[in-house]
Order: sequence, then C-alpha cells, then structure tokens
Amino acid sequence: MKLKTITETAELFGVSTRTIRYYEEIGLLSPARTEKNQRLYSNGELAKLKLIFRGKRYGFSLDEIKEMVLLFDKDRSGRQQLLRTIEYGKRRVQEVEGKIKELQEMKEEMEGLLDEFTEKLSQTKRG
Amino acid sequence: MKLKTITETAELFGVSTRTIRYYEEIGLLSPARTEKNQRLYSNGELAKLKLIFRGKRYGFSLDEIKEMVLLFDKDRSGRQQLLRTIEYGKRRVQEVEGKIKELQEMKEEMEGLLDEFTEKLSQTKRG
DNA sequence: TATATCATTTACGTTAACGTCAAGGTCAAT
DNA sequence: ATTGACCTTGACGTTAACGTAAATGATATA
Repeated sequence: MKLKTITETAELFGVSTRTIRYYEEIGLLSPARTEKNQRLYSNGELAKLKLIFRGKRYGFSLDEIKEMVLLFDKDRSGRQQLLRTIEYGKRRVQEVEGKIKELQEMKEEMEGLLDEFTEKLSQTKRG
Repeated sequence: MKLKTITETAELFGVSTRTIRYYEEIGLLSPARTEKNQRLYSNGELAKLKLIFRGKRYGFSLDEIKEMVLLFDKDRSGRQQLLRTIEYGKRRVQEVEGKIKELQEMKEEMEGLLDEFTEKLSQTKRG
C-alpha cells in the first residue's frame, strides 16, 4: 500500500492540487497526514477519486457524488442502515441503466445523421 | 407545424423561460418572432432543445453542445464541409460509445457493491 | 548559506449557467 | 379603465467548482 503525495495524486488524475484540496474541503476525502502535516493518499482515497471523476463525467454534481461516496463509505453495520443503503443503491443503478439507454438512443440518432450526410456526400460526388 | 410560445416551451421541458432565453443569448437557438416581437418555437427549435438537454444530462458544457448543434444545423453543402462534418460526427459517436462502456462498468461496480451489502444483510439477519 | 522544490493555510478572483428583479408593452376580461 | 396574464429587454445577483496569489514552513541540493 503505497501512499501518494498530493502532486502525485493530482498528476495521476490530470487535475490540479487545488481540485484535490477542494474535494477535501467539501468532505469528499480525508487523507492521512505525515508528521509534518502533509497529505497522503491511500488506495482507498484514490478509489474515491476515481468514483468522483467518473461521476463528474456523467453530469453528477459534487453534492450528488458526495451522497453516493459517503453512502458506500461509512460503516453501514445496522440492519436499517443496510436496508436503506441497498434501496438507495438500487435506485442509482436504475438511473444508470436509464442513462445507458438514452446514450444508446443518442448514438443511434447521431449515426442516422451521419448516414444522411454520407448520402449527401455521395450525391455531391456524382453531381 | 404548431409553433409554441416561450412559456409553453419552458413547461414542455420543465425549465424556466430564462433558461430558454439564455440559450438564445449564447447562440444556440434562433426562434421566429411574431409581429409584436414574441418568440415562437418551431419543431426544429424544439428538436434542438431536446438535443441540448440530452447533452446536458451527460455532462457536456453548453459550449460543447453549441459546437455539436451548430454542426448538424447549418447548411453543409460543400464537399469539404461535409467531409469535416462526418469526421467530427464519427469522433463524437466514438466518444458516446466510450461513455456507454464506462457507464456499464460503473453499473457493474455498483451492482457488485450491492451484492456485498446484501450479503452483509443476510449475515446480520442470522447473527 | 542560498536557491529550489514541495508542501501548508487563507482568502480573494473567476466563469458558467442561470435566478431575480425592474420597467415597460400587448391583449383579453371584468 | 384597470386588473391580470403573457411577453419583451436590460442588468445585477448567485452558486458551484475551482484558479490564483500571498505568506509561510520543511527538505534537498548546489
């Protein structure tokens, strides 16, 4: 378990150190610290960051991402907590399924347009 | 071809009229006007709005969306233009394909987590 | 010892994407 | 004629998600 510094982490994900610190500011991360107070990022924190950036790519706000991350992060030992977590998770999975469907429609629509353009092109060629 | 007013359009998409006007401000829409200068939205403009909101749902910025909309919007009659448009479009389609793949991975990951939680739950049940 | 590199916190600045008045014009109903 | 519902164009306000700069500290290297 090799711990990373903040610059290493930032470079790994291609973002600024400010971004990483900001995520900590809003409670998304809680890296360990060295004796001299420098941040150290474990695999766990890196995994969180992966989730964060993935979430961002699909238009989730950091607030929504926070909900999700914290949900799968904390001790959910109580039965009630577990049930809630599972219910919430299932809903999220359905959302993701919906997004996939819409993306596929979008893709088909774009491909349709491309076909039209290609058709036009071949006409231009001949005309 | 029934033209819609701005409030009808806004309600149709569940956004504010300000939002619709803003999209016009940044050059995404160009609705017709009545004699008394009121905006009227044709099916074409509505289709654009559909694309815009879909794009937003996947984390595209309005600037990126603008590129895409304008691309498929203008007269692309010249051969060069057509070729460029098609190339650009193909790249976008590949991007969308990539997004779909990532979303599927995300879904599987979430389902894996849910399985773990469900497992925990059954242990709590028995314990 | 001085220079450079990497880190820290604090705090003000910026931009996109709208929200929210304000002031005014049109048209139908009371 | 005035109330109300709809529209218009400014124009200033707001929030999320950082950017950027200042002041400072530890550590390595020339």
